[in-house]
Amino acid sequence: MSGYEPKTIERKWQQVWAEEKTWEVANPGQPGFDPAKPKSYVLEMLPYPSGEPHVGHLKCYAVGDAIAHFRRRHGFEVIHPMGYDAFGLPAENNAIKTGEPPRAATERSIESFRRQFREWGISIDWSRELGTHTPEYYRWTQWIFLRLLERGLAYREEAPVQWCPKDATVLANEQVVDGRCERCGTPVEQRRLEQWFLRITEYADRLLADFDLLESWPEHVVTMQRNWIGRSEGAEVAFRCEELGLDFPVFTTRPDTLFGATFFVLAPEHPELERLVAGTPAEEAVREYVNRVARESVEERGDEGREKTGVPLGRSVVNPVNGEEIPMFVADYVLMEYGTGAIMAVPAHDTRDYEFARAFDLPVKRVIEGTDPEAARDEQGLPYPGDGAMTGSGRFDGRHNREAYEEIVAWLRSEGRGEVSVNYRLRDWLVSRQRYWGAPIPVVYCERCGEDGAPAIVPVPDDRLPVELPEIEDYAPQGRSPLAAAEGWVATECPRCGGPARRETDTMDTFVDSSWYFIRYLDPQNAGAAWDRAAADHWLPVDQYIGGVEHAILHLMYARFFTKALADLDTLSVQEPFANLFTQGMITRDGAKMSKSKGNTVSPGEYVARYGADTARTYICFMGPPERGGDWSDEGVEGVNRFLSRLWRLCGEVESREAAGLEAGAAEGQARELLAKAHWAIDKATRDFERGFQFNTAIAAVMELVNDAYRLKEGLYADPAGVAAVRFAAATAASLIFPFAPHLGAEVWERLEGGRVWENAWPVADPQLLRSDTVTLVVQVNGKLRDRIEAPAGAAEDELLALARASEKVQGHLDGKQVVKEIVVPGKLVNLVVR
RNA sequence: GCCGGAGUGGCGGAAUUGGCAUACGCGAUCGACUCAAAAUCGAUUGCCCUUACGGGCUUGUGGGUUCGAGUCCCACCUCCGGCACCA
Repeated sequence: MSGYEPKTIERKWQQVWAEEKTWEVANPGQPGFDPAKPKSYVLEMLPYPSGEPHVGHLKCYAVGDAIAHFRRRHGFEVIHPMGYDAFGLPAENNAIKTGEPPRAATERSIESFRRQFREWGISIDWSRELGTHTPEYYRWTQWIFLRLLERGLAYREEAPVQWCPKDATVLANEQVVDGRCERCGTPVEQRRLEQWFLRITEYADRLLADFDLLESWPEHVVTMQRNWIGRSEGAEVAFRCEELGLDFPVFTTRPDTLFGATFFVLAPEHPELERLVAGTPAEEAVREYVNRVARESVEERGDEGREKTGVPLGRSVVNPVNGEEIPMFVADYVLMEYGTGAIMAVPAHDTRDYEFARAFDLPVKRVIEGTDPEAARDEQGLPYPGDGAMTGSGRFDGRHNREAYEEIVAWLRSEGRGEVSVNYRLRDWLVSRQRYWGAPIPVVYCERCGEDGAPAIVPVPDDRLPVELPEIEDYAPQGRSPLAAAEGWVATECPRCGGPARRETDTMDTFVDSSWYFIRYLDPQNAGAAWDRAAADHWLPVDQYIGGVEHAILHLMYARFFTKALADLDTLSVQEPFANLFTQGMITRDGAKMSKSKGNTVSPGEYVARYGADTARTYICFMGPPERGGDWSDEGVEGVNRFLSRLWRLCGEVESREAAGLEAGAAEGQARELLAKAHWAIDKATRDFERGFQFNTAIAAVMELVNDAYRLKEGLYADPAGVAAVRFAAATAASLIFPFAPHLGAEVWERLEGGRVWENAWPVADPQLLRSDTVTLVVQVNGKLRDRIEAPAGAAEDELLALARASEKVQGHLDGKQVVKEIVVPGKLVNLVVR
């Protein structure tokens, strides 16, 4: 047999899988559907097709494919689809640069991804392939949008939004990182614009509560989402400005510190600011301050460490708990977007208020006893954010603040000055984008249907979907969507009154497209509905989701929100889309993140061409635990290639030798030793799979098996029973490596056992062969290893002790000393404690 | 600052319930095969002392619990990721 030539065998099996449509599965009611088989939905996050796939894609799909294969061979009907998240900015920016239309570049990239997925041998049900940029898909994205609109979950509103000047579009909060555009790194600006939002905040509590419904998600992902949602319980309390007869509500998590409020601060964007200072001496200074803040970037303003600034308003409000008049200020450390845009300042117990009080020489009034040695800054131990006995708080003095908390809120309530309140850090999801390459938002604006001069928002009826994306010439954004230039497309007729109307020219954030794709896979060709309910009910939820941790918040939270909203629309029966989540770590090169500018990228195509897909996939799974990152090493790839070649050669040797007459139970000597190793490897690999996808150690176990076969084979080749043992070892190795190296696994299995390895159940270790007659007894003196003795497996404690004491090496350490204690762990260890 | 995660040979990493630290792979050294090289096969490979036998030390640092700690507890150091003026 010739040497290991991955090209040949990989092509052979890829052809088999394509021709026989091996990985296609049927929906309930379709021919070939087996209701007796349990289902398993294994899904990797769909790729964004830009250029060629990179090594992160290879890792994601190699990991997912291993899981899919493992489940199939445990009797599950595994659905394992693939698609493309094809709308998005890079294709459009490329179009602006090169003139190549986004559709053409995207299709070209999809072709490349599709070809490489086949070359990698990923077991995909290709009959379910989809692209989010096709009218057949985005028709239903638009359909879902309309359902959300009907429910009031989609709305259009003028609000301060984050604007990226480079990409010339608004961004969702989640897409702004450290005050910069997530995509291009440009500092974002704040603008007031009318935009489309999805009411994700309505689901904040359910998004939090339903973490309980998940089977297994990485703890840190749950934590990140929890922090992002940022639920805070507290109270809303009204402070009254008597001069103007205005109530100013504030949100506070610390109503127990109300007695310590010594001043009051409004955000620069607060709507009542104008009224408060109009015609007063403070007017000029306040206006100047507000203008200055408005010019600052989001990044500058967000800096926590900066000096506190602000301007007094010359007005005051009354503290409802003690009737004290406290002065009002405007300051940029108060944010309009959170709470009510106004705060009561308690400098004694809040660091930020304390800093402001220091800068403006305002009184600091302690109302909670105690000091925090870490945080305290002055001789009184203030500010103190912790708990303790109340003081300076009238009838609450002496009470513990946490105990009095409820009572204070109840009292405010009875006085009509306050109410229990909950606030979230989470904002509604801004989904409109002033860009071309996305799904059009399916509404039109009709003057005739409108009122008070404002045009009416008229949804496009379902039967006129999709609203197709028109072909245009110029993709460059000019502060409005490039679609606005497509006059023939924009001008339309109102579906309600038939009069002239204009189309919405914004498109949807691509995260909308990817918030429901995992449902469309279940019924991808359905032209009459987004999906068939029975198909969705059968396959959902996704049993195992795999992807990069960079989507911990964005995609994973949006998809959870969509699932809940769709369940509320009575189109789904699950509340959570992804029962189990696995996040893979990033592969680096030379210790650094791969990037074209650094020139340290790894092209999967190159390695596949050189070593074969099996080697590339197995190497990636062998690098280390897949949830952790790892540094790519060319030598490591060679090592894995060596291992696969060794298995290949072993197969060739054993195939050409006569094998017969092996009774597993009766095997002796080296034959038994090798069989035992094979069963050990089965047991080890199976447990590693089940224990959180520890592929690196599972592969190591198969390596050990092949190494042992090499060590023992010369002796075993002497008789047919021995050859049979080696043959069993090689076939077992092929079976176990199949999830990582499917082509080689299939080929070796076919040669040695005949038939298709994937049609065989995952092997089960024979407990007879996992057991051994003798064990290695570890003998310690004072906890230090002194000898290893072969002992009978079932030996009693005194027997083991006698063996241990009989050891010469041990006796050398007992000399002249007294044994004060003997510890025996049967089957494992003896420890003699001497003095 | 707050919330996560991680520190083990020259390197990637293993150690499943508190019980043989360093599996497996890389790299390195030596040997076999070869005219030679590559490939392959085999041996050695944590550090220190020792010709050897053997001994001592070792899982970021310092303490503790235990017959026994990489694993549990306390304090600290370093690195990575997330959030960050959210009242």
